[in-house]
Amino acid sequence: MSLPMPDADSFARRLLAWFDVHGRHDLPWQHPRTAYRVWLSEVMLQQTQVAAVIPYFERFLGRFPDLRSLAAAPGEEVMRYWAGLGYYARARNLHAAARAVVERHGGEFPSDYAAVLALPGIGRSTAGAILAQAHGQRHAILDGNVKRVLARWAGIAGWPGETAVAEQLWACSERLLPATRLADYTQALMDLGASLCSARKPRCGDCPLAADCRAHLEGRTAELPGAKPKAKKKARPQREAWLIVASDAQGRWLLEQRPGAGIWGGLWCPPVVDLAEDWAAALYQRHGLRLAAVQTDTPIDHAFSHYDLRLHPLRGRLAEPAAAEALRESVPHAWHQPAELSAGVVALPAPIARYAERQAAPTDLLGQTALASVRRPRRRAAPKTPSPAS
DNA sequence: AATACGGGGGC
DNA sequence: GCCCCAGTATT
Repeated sequence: MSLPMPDADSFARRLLAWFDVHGRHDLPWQHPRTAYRVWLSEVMLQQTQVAAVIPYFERFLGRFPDLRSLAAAPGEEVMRYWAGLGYYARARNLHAAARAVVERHGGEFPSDYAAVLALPGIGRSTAGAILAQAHGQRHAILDGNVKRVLARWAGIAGWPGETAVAEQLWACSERLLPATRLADYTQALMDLGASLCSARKPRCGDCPLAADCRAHLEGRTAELPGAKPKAKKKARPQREAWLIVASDAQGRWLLEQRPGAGIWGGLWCPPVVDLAEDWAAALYQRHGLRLAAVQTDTPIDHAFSHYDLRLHPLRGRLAEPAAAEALRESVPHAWHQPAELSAGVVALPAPIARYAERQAAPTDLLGQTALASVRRPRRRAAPKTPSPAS
């Protein structure tokens, strides 16, 4: 640190003056700015953009208006209101934390930093953001937007994923904290990163910090913050599986609840069986069921961050009525109409919900679903459907 | 220190 | 297609 840190007080003053005029003052979690609402917004906003969060936030809050109602709700229902947002561990942690707050703090969201940090799903940045915004406490944050703003303004090079770089950024974030207006300051920093100080084309001409921003002064906004080092061209693995859509006499689908950890943890989904396996044997082993009149559908392609999944839907009727005693209970299961699924009766992975909606909806002459809300999945060229014969 | 975890949106 | 996005937990 050879260069002196420019005046921190001036940094906050300029940022707040900009925020008063150009910042966001109308976000749903700002009115009222209670700890519960801020907490919920911060968790939803982890790795998820504001525009995607807002409708989920409103819906969630409509069903769980306060912390106690969330703690009292069954986990199943919490997952339903989260389905489609992704990163489902966030919802499980949120629910567990609500129950922990009831147990440890009598239902009142704690205002002590260590107590907040101890709750599941809340890390260093989220704890600071909640307490700063809900109570005006003086804590630093460091989310993706703030990393960008500070790396540029202070000229901190290197990829923020590296510990040493992250520590510099945290130190910078703490050093710049003002003495007052912490709630607005925190929001202002995030707003600046989300608007003017964007990743691609920052609008430095309008930025209140440009006068002493090192990246701007040195023409390095494109290089800061540093990018993640190029991974060794590891082609994303492609996985394929059967999606067994078994219908009973009423047209209801068999659903399994997926294990808590891993992909789509805790969500409901028709049985998924690896393409290399014998799907009929797997279905019988798991549920004691056999299918007749099996037909395939266009594959469903879904991209995860670390692999691509292609699901081959296999639709069939139960070969005989499902005798209650024949249904194995080893795997949690349920029966639902496709129309119920698209109506959000259970928590489904987003691509499965779209598939159910297509199956339930009337189709027009082009064979496309008539519902405008349905988005067609991204599709690789000419997907091949293997033979379901086994 | 590295990896897992989802889905939407920009370009 | 590819990359990014208001991170945390786990290994």
